[in-house]
Amino acid sequence: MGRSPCCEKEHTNKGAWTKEEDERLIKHIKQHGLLRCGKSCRLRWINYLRPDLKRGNFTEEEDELIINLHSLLGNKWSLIAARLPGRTDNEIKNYWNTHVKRKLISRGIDPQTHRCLNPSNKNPRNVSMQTDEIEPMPTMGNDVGFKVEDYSNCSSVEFLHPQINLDLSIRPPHLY
DNA sequence: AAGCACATCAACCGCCAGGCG
DNA sequence: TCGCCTGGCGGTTGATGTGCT
Repeated sequence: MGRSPCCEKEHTNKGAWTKEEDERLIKHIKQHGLLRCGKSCRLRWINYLRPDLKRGNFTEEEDELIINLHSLLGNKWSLIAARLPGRTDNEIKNYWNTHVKRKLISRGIDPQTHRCLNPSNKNPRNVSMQTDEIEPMPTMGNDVGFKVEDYSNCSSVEFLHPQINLDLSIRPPHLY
């Protein structure tokens, strides 16, 4: 798993901490006190305190986007979150587990494979195929350079949002 | 009103990989 | 080159909220 840089944002410093920055941090902790490890602070900031977070209910568009991205990427929540501005991987993961899974099952789609659950209930819209023709979902070795239609005649991707942008190349969120 | 079951979601855990001395 | 440290990630847990009986 590659580690993306944490300090690419404008107005943030990279590299070694300066003496002044150290002093400011020490002063802040002394002044306000915080019995939390850095990891916990980071999580709290990313998932809850960040000013650019959307909060609130997911829209129908976000819903479908999550489903489509999950069908392509699997449980790569951070990659999915990168395509949804203002949403965190944790938020999406929770939303998936509590809402989307059930939604897909009610549509007759397996939430893990995005294939039809019931062999006799072919594609809910119009695809017909034998179940023994269904190949397992390939593992995502990379994030670019594959075509959705290669995978299945019965996945949720193409019949839900055929117009969706499937360009999964990596770039900073603000460039999307 | 009380007790229970289920749903939701923030936070924790453990693993992996990159950075750095 | 090596080993430690820490950020990033996905999976899981547990506290809290909500609805039902």
